[in-house]
Amino acid sequence: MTSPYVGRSSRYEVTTPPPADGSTRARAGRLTLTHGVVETPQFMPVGTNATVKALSPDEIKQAGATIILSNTYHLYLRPGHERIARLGGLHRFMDWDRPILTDSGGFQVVSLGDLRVVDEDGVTFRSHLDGSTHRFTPEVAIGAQEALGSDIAVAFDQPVFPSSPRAVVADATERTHRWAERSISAHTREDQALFGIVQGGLDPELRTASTRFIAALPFDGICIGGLAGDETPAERDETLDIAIPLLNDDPRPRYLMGLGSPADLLEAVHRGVDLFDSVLPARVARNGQLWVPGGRLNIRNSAFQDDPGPVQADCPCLLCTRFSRAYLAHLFRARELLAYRLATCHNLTFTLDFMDRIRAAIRAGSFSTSMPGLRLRAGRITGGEGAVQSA
RNA sequence: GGGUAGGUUGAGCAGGUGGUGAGCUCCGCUGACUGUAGAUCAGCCGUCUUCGACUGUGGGGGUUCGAUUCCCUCCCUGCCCA
Repeated sequence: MTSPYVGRSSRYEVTTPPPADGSTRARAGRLTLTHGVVETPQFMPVGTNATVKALSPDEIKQAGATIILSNTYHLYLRPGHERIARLGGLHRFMDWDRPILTDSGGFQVVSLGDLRVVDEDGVTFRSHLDGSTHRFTPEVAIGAQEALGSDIAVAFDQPVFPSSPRAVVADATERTHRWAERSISAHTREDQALFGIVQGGLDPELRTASTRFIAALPFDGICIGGLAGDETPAERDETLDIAIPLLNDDPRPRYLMGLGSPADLLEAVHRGVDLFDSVLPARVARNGQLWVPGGRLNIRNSAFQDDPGPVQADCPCLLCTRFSRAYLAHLFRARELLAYRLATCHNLTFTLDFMDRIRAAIRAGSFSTSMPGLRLRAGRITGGEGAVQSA
């Protein structure tokens, strides 16, 4: 179908195109970056502070990760992107020798709420750490990412909540376009790919215009931003169905920023997305929610205190191969640090294994959204015999 | 045995010197979390018919229109002295 995309420092090849019958836009591919190869569709665990919380690099690999995401804003503030550069770059600093994508800090424009002011040139932030004032522009964000030395840098953008008024979305989207052009101009590092970000909220016209605008620029990949916010799953699906067909003849990878639940991943792969990242599996793990086939369980529920079985019998992770539900329930109650590590190991193993199975199904021509049947909203494991209770 | 300080909802406390004690922190129960200001946050946490009502300040008795408060008595706990 399409010939491979070959950029200065990255290459993307769709190895299994979507079927000709149009039943799905799901596709499998291979993204080659400076530090390695990433099979797609793929999920990137999030390591904001140059660490996937609670895990060592070996454990991140053990979970199956081939690429992780880190964050420019956080590392710029602490320990400082220049310090990391002096110490040999982000890969060496955190001892992760596989690909890294750095988010530009654009997301913090929304997540930091009232700690920032946006103007045409950039964003003035108050540090969430000490209240000090900092200035982020496309040039600063790109420069910091070049200092970090990630495999993929991302353009500086201005996301807004999907529910924002149209005028707000339009304003932020148009500014994101201008910042995209400035991000390209500022980017010089030849061993680093640069992805652009589509905005446009839920508005069909704005989303269409943004997709066309960003796709027309010489980025190495297309991020779909401004989702995974307060939109409904249906609104998200409709938005993807508007944006992605516009990229049908585009050879570059498509990355939906911020999505993480298995059901969400499945729907988005079906709609043609190649890359994902999300804090969700790791965060909910730290809060006691374990993902298993058919649903999820809250290990803090009292029923698990007497449950001798593993969280998931056929899971190869550190938690499931060696410890019981009862033990993990105890660790959470005691607030022992091992609880967070074991739970994170499991949820990332589960998520990455889920992506493995999605890729295998695509390659085998058997992909469908009902395939593995992992709809976290549909079932809740309540303990004891591991019975699934329908919600 | 004498003295003294106490006894408040699982635990620990606050308060209350005659007229609303269900207030706090733990513990416990449940839920949320999607480009990480998050090992966090929210709700519940005496009973019930739960937008409210009722009960509850160690037990019993007394004074009073009214007692957690004042009086009597008993029980229990800590400390000091024998």
